[in-house]
Amino acid sequence: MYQPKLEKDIRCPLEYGLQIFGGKWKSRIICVLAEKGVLRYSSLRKEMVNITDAVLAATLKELMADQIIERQSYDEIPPRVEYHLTHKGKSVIPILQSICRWSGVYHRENSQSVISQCQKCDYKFKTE
Amino acid sequence: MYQPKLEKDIRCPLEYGLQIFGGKWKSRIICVLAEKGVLRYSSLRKEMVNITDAVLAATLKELMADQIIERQSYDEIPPRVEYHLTHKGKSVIPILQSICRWSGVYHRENSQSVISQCQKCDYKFKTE
DNA sequence: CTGGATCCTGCTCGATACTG
DNA sequence: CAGTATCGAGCAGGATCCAG
Repeated sequence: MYQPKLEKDIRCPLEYGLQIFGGKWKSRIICVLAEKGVLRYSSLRKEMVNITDAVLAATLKELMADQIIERQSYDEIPPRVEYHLTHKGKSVIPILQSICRWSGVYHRENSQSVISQCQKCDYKFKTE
Repeated sequence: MYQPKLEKDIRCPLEYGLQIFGGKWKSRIICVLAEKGVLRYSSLRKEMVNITDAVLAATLKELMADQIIERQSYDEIPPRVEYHLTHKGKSVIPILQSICRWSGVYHRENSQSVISQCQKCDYKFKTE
């Protein structure tokens, strides 16, 4: 099974925060849940594009351990599991937005314009 | 030599931003330079605690490529090289501060209180 | 449908030695 | 003093198969 890192070497609150939504998939999951509200496991996997089950399941576990998302399972056949942001999870959205806005100012100066798939990702965040 | 990642898989401005100050050392370097203003290579290494030359030099190169820090070398014997934040580099400080503040609200709820070395790192950021 | 188990790749980071 | 060169470990993340 894919094991998340054990020793964290967190030196200050800043690094605790970066660990919450850093890494390859966490910010994407938070973004999508912020936009869609509630998603099933399979829908989440479809939104992530190219994530594997092992990694998705492990990432979801980390986000649950950090109380960013919540899991709700229904006792049905076929099984149904839904994920949504917690209050704490929603509270990181403004931070992600501010990073977005900061990047929007500077990323055009960057020679390699790798940022193509979404020019402004503010649309991801429903301003509920 | 330590080679930074080649393919970035940046999907949106948010991820561009996270890449700028994510990773193990970048945020620490930005913090220290924000606090101290200008630092020589050796002082920087001392502040980082346990960083090796290979990793420090590579990280500084990345930060220079992203125009977050600037390098100034003086033609002296022994050689002297100093690093300081650019305007763009200083502009990320408010973002790091907001992450700090957000973490301050939540990290106490976390069972393992790994955050010991600095309880509030706002002191790092000179409000010039 | 929602994952777990297992194995594997490749990058991130570290240790050590060396140089202008 | 301020790095570079080289080697290597360990972990984040990936591929594949399988189970309740």
